[in-house]
Amino acid sequence: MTVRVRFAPSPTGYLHIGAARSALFNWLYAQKTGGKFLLRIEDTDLQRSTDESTRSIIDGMKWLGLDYDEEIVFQSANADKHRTAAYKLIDEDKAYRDFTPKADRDDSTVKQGIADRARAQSEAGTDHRSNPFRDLSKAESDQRAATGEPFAVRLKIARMGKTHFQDLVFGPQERDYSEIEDLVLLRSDGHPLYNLSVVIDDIEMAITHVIRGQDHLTNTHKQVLLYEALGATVPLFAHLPLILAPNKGKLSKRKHGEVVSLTTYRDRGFIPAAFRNFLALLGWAPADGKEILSVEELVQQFSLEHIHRSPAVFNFQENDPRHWTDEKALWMNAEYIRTMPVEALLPMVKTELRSSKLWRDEYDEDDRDWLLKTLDLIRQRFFTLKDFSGQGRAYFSDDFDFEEAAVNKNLRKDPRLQELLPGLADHLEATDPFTAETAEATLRKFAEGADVKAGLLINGSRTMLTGQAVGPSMFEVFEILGKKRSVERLRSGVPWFDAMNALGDV
RNA sequence: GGCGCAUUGGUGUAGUUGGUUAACACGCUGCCCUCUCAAGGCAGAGAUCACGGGUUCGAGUCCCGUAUGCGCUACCA
Repeated sequence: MTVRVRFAPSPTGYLHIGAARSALFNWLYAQKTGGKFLLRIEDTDLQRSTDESTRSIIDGMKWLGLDYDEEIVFQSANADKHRTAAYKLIDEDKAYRDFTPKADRDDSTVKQGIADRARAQSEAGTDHRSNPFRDLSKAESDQRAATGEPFAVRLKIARMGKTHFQDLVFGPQERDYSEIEDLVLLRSDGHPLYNLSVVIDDIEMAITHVIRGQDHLTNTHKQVLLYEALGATVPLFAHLPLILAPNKGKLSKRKHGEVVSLTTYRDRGFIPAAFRNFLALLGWAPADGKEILSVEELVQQFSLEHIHRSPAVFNFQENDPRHWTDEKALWMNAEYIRTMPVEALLPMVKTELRSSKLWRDEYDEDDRDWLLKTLDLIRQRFFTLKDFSGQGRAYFSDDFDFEEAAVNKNLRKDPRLQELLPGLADHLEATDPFTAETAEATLRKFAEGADVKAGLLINGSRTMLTGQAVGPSMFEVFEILGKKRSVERLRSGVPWFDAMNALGDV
């Protein structure tokens, strides 16, 4: 039997990282077992579903490299099938028409309503399954339906017994029928409800393993009952631990904003492979404890048995730009940036430089080698792709900003620099060939002659050439920027020193 | 209210059938390297394994209870 798994998000917002993780795990399992990974958009809630959201889900999966097999299934297209199945269950006496008028429910207070009703029922001693229409005669039910009286369709749960299923993560599960109410299959307006739709679609798509969030764990019993009523084979289930916010509360869009959206990571310069790697470690760990894993390794190591039962905490600090998302995610991204083949990094940097208007077509041709060398040099201390256009701007453009702190620390501190740096420029100009080695020799010799520490000139040069106080080895920077730009930038310091002199006069 | 699930240093995790110093990664601190910052190397701080009982010669590992968190309990998905 070939494994068939699916990712079934509802398109009611952007792709949440929890959902992305579910998609990943399904995909990994399919790859691992040589099975099929299918995508089904659960768009039965017409009010809340949007095309934009569907697009963001597909984009997000594409970004993560989660290719799906076969055509996308849109659940809304199957509504007729769902209805037909429900009516068939009525005929078989496995479901019944409930003519109770529909009660209006307020989304914001449902949970409270449930608790209140449960309490009242418990005090009154009534069974929450008692429904006057459950045992209505078929003739009467048919007749009332024929007159056009609206009804919901409910599954008839047996009075006595228990449901069982084996969860591949949480182990054997059991639930007494008395805990399960006669769930509504079809709304009184004929609209099929979630539990019915998933089960029928999963049967239709011949899903063998249902891998989804733990929030569905207890509802699974209802679905098992439905499979049985429909006479279908019950698939295997694997429920994934939830992903929680730093305060161990629910990770929600409303409370936490864009940090939970997958597209945020794409837009803020994450490497897909790095984020995928990070996501895989949320609720799962390879047997050998190795954490940096290529897709191939991920696929090879993945197993449902190693998924944990306890929820994973996604750690980030709100309102802190430095720690805007999980530190480990950031670290992992940096790790990928600095260790992946620079040729593989190039296209991603290209996209970033393009959007920042720093890209030049020569980078694809004559200057390609220079670009690769430059990326390799500067990537060592970058965390996201954004850094290439941010901190790395001076390598791609003459129009870059000077950091105030760097100017103060490396330039204004020593007035001699306003003579020394142009002097150094003259010597560098006369250096031929101009490489990291020759530039170093020139600088050190010049420092000796001027009786200053090389560090003074090195740090001053760094700020003049890149606007920053930190960066790669200075001599490498000289070579990368080339003689012309190095010399120009060393001589362009006038504004800084003018300002300093003016300050001194006052 | 009921039912279910979870609980190992700040975070992510390892701890196969109970066996002695609770392991790894991120983060943090210090040192080395050094032209800065990283990276890298080395060293270190940080956990009475939620709490309380019990079983046992011995429990993070098994049992019971409590607490906390989360989920479900909808004519939402």
